[in-house]
Amino acid sequence: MAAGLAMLYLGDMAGTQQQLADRALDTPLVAKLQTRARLNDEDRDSLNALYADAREIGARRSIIREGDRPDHVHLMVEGWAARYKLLPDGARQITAFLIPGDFCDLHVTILGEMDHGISTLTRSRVAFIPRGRMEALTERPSLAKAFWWSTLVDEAVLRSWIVNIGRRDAFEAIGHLICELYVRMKNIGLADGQRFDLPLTQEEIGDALGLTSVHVNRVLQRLRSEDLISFRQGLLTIRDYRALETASGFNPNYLHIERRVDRPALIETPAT
Amino acid sequence: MAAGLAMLYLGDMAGTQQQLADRALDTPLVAKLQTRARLNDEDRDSLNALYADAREIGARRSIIREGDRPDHVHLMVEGWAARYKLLPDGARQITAFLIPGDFCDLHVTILGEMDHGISTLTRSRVAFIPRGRMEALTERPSLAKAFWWSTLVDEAVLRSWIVNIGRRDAFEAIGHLICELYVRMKNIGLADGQRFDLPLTQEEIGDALGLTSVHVNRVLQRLRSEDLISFRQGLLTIRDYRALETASGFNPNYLHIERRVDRPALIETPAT
DNA sequence: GATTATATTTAACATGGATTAGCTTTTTCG
DNA sequence: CGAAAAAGCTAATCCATGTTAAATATAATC
Repeated sequence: MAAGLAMLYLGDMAGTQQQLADRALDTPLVAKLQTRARLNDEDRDSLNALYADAREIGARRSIIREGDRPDHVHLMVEGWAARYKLLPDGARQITAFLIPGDFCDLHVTILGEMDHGISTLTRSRVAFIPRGRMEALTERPSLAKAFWWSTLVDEAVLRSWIVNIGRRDAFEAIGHLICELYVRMKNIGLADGQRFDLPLTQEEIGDALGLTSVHVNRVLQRLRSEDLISFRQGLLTIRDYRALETASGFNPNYLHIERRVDRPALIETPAT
Repeated sequence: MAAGLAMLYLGDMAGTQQQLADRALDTPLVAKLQTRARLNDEDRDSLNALYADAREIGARRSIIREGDRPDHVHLMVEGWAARYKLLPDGARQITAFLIPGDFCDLHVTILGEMDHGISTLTRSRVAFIPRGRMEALTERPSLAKAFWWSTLVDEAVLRSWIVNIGRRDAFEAIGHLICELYVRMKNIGLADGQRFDLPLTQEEIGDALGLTSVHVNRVLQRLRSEDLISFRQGLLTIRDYRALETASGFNPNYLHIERRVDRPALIETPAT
């Protein structure tokens, strides 16, 4: 069964090493948690089993609303979602982009009431995990630790966004966001070379960085004209990763992804 | 012994109810964790015991640096500290203010390497808790859950800061930050009525909100001239809490403090 | 208590990004 | 496939906040 599910996630098969091929068989959740935790077959099977009853949700649909007290946890199986807060004047601030393998609300049963909402951006598949099932999983110390690690990385990403919004100008901030999303997508096997699906509108990018869509448009054109990226029809290609990293001050250390043999490299080094 | 330590934290004794008086005997850590968790005497004693070997640290001293892999956890006993990241051009972004009862780095052993630094702002007292001792504490389910809750609230605060920096103007953002710090100080018994110690320079406020100290100065004067606050010599008084809350769009829900009888009210209702 | 360092205040001027509005292209959906 | 909606693009104008620099006030240090 695990293999069957995993077939859905065959993505980047560029690497020729067997290890890379093995990784591609994991669901994004397992790929992500294995960034740090060593999981055994039973751990992996329990996680993969969560994918069984994922529901299809259309684009721009609410997953949870502020004030909700859901009794189950949501896991992104496919598609993109955004965590956001609305201000009294109707302005929206996105505080996280959720991609496959991300939990929407691992915390909510401990915290009580949701203090923000989550909506899909694209048509998505979302797994609904009852609280009791989640508690059963966290009884396994290896999984409890993996979830704990995942929460802490989410926190590190939030800190990084604060820096991005507070102290970088729009050009650097957008470049930085692109680098971050690239590394995260790569890490779950959803980037093909330096190309990946980025199904965000310019308005959504602006809502994440505290900018207007008009200004995002100006900056994207500059990023294109300086040959750092190309971006059309929801497909982003990084033309010069090193240059983009430098221009935006990106340092992936806060994502806490260890450089291991079985992790895909961010830059392809052609085997000569 | 618990009483002896707690004597250091006699703060707001304004409330006449016995429950308020009892609360004042707790250390800030216990006061904070009891926001949500029900702790028994043994839990409380274990936590209070952490205060035993706190060390004095001068103002503007580093507690941990980016890249460190400390083998113990730091707990703020007294004074203020800031979590921050530095940019290549020397700019600083503060991502959190740490007050008594806050852990500096509850996470670091799981995450590996620090991706940011922490420095004191004022002369402080900081407890150093060896990793093993921390693990012993988290074997008690009530404490494990309390620490987990505390981490999740920290995360909620980070999301709130993103909104503050991304979508509010300087006037609203500074008002919002003041409301947040007031509620947090009140919650650990360190606000006297609507007054509390706020030992931040205008530059530090700016570094937290992505503003320059010049502009912070302009805005603080407007807050004073509109009679919302007074602020001098590190002492902040909220002159009109409701008005400040409205002007800044502050909603304390993200701090996840339940309104219980034994919590101090944010606004004094004079007993007629 | 004098001296020095740090923080606050003020002012003149510069600018990155917001606002508004109209146009074009792409996507969605009947 | 064709119509309608959504997203992308462009340009003109404006303003909140940045920059620089100097004066004053407060706090730290010997």
